[in-house]
Formats: sequence, structure tokens, C-alpha cells
Amino acid sequence: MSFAVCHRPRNAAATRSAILDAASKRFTVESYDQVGMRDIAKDVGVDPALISRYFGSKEDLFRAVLDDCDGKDLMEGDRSTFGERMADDLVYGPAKDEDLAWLLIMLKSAGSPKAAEIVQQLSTECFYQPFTEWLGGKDAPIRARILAGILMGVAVGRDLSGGMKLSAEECERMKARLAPLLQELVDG
Amino acid sequence: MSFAVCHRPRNAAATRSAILDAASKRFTVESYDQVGMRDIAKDVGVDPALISRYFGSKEDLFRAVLDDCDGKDLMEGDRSTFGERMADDLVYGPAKDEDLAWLLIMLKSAGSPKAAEIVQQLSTECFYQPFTEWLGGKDAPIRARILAGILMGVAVGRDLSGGMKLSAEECERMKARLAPLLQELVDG
DNA sequence: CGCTCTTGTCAACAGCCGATGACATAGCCA
DNA sequence: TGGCTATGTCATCGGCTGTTGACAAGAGCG
Repeated sequence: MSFAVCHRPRNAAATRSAILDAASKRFTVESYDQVGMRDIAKDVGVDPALISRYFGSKEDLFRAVLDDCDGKDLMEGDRSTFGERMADDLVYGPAKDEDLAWLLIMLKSAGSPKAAEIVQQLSTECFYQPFTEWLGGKDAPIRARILAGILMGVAVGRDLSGGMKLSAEECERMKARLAPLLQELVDG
Repeated sequence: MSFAVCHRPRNAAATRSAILDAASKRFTVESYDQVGMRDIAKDVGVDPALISRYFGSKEDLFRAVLDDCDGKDLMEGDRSTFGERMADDLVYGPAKDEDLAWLLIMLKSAGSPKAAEIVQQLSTECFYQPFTEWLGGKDAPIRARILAGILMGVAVGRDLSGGMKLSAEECERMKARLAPLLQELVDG
């Protein structure tokens, strides 16, 4: 009996990108420590050693992931519906959590000192600064921090309780409370 | 040359409590995965094996810590100054982080599946339920979740950036924005 | 074909962790 | 004093992780 394994065509750039993609997905869902090289490798269908070869170390891979996602997803929609959209993502997510990629990675990696240091180095330039500029107006840096905090915090609460555990009506009420709260911070 | 090491008197209850205390402090500052039995043992001045003996496993120790802190600290002050107090703790902490012990432990442990499961089991009974009752009024469960989320989220943001990195004046402005936001959620 | 560089795999290492069972010692009681 | 139990220590195991160097297989080219 023989199994024909489906090999991807040999292409360094493609597999590199596939690794980056798989790693990104893992890091948004699990903590830095929890994500193993072997997990990512299995996702891509590749030997773990290859990742080390391409990216050097786990830390470097993490850095590459952070460099890769620009964090602009949060700010691409209409300003006037920001609160509504985010409240929806938070309550009914993690369906469209791509918007929150940066925030979720920051969040999940807060536990590990190594990851936290990397995030600390990159978050300002890659996230807070553009987000602050997008916000604009009075106290923009402060509003940015509070907004990011709320989004992360509610996401934590959701994950910890295993999916928000609220009735359909309660979900709507939660959305109804969150949306204006967020929108007010966007508007200044 | 001989060093006279100061041994604590042999007392099971006292050392058990000392271990619990040290573990609690560790778990509020570092993530579940990051805290090692050897660290806690070193804090207390005890062999790591003793912890396993007293508490069974690391998971059981974590459970014991969670059972130990009742989470009532958040609710013991004056309701009308809740927003002010919490905003102060968040911006100028972690000086008085005892108030936030439950929240910080929940937060720090979100990364580890094992810890998250334990938190999930205990958080409702030991934290959310009393907090919700303390809040009272309309949509209390939802307001409790949002409040807990905001407190955790802003704390994450602070830790990640390494201590809020704001000027004295900006800190005051942040407090000024956070306090009413929190208070409004308390008042309903 | 034969050569060579790239792309990927395999086995193994060193380090850390939590947990275990055998051993040592302090303190109490007869 | 002699002994016994509670209390604490030590050495060690098995498992997991990131990383490394040696090896195998594919692809372009003369």
C-alpha cells in the first residue's frame, strides 16, 4: 500500500509566504508561548526546520508577522460606523477578526516577555501612530490607547468565558451599549 | 566559612499560606505559563517539590489561588467614586493593583488553555456574579462584562507599552476621560 | 548524462518544565 | 533519652520546545 502525498511545487517565496500566513493566524488565536514551530509547520505541511531556516528564530518569525500586517484594517471603513462595526465584531466575532489582527496579536502575546518586548518595539510605529493620526482631534493619543484597550479587553473577556455566553437579546443590548461608547471615542 | 541560613519554623499551615501568597503575586504579574514552580519556591525559600506535595499540581495551585482571593476588593469602596479610583489605578498603577487582582489574573492567564479553562470555571461564581449583583440595575450582566473588559484592556495596553509612556499632563487627561466613562457604566 | 545550486527532510541535541519517590531532619511525646 | 511523625530536601525522570548540522531530492543547464 502506498500513499501519494500531494507536494506543493518547490517555490521558496510561496512557502515562505505560506509560513508567514499560517503563523499570523496562529498568533492571533493563541499566545506566543502556546504557538509551537511544529504547529505552524504542520499547518503548512512542512518540516519545522525549514521555518528556522527561513526566519532564523521564533522571535524573528514573530517580528516578520508583525511587520507583515500593516494594521490599517481597523481604519479602512467609514468613520461614522466605526463603533457599530467594532461592536459587532466583538460581540459576534471571531468571524471577521481580521480587522482586529494587530490588537489580537498584541493581546495574546502580552504574557510572554520576549513577545511583549517585540510588540513594544513595533506597536507604536506600526499601530498606535497610524491609528492616532487616523483618529485626529483632541487628545488623539489618549483616545487611541483607550479605544485599543477596550477592544482588547472585551475580546479577552469573550475568549475567557468561551464565547460571550449571552442570549441573542443580550448580545444586541451589549452591542447597543458598546457601539456609542466606541463611537464617542472616535468622534472625540 | 559558614553561612547561617534563617529557617522559618516548621509550620505546615504557615508555609502553605506563604506559598499561596507568593503564587498569587506571581500570577497577577506574569502569565500562567511564565510562572514556574521553581520561581514560587524560590520566593518562599522552599523546595519546589513541597509545592507539588501541598497542592498536587500547578493547575490545582492556580485553582487554590483563585479560590483564595474573593474578588470583593473591587466593590468595597464608595460607588460614587468607582470611576475615579479605577482610572487612577489604571493610569498610575501598578501601585495598588490588589484591587484588580482577579482581573489581572484573568488577564494574564488568558493565553494558556489550561489556565483559561480554570478561570472559565471559577470566574462566573467568584467574580462576575458578585460584581453583577453589586452593580445592579438595568443590563447589569452586560455592564459587568464591559467594565471588566475595559479595566483588563487598558491594563494590557499599559503593560505592553511598558508603563503608559505618557507625560504627567497626558496621564491626567487620560484619567479625566476614563473616570466618567467607567462611572457611567457603574451608574447604569 | 553529469554537475550544481536550491529546496526540503531527518535525527538529534541542549535546555527547561512539572512531577515523583526516596531520603533527611526537626520537633513533639512517652 | 529514644523513637515517631510531620515537614522539608534532593536527585531524577519523562516530555516538550527551539534550534542545528548532516543528508536527500528536485530543477535548471552544459
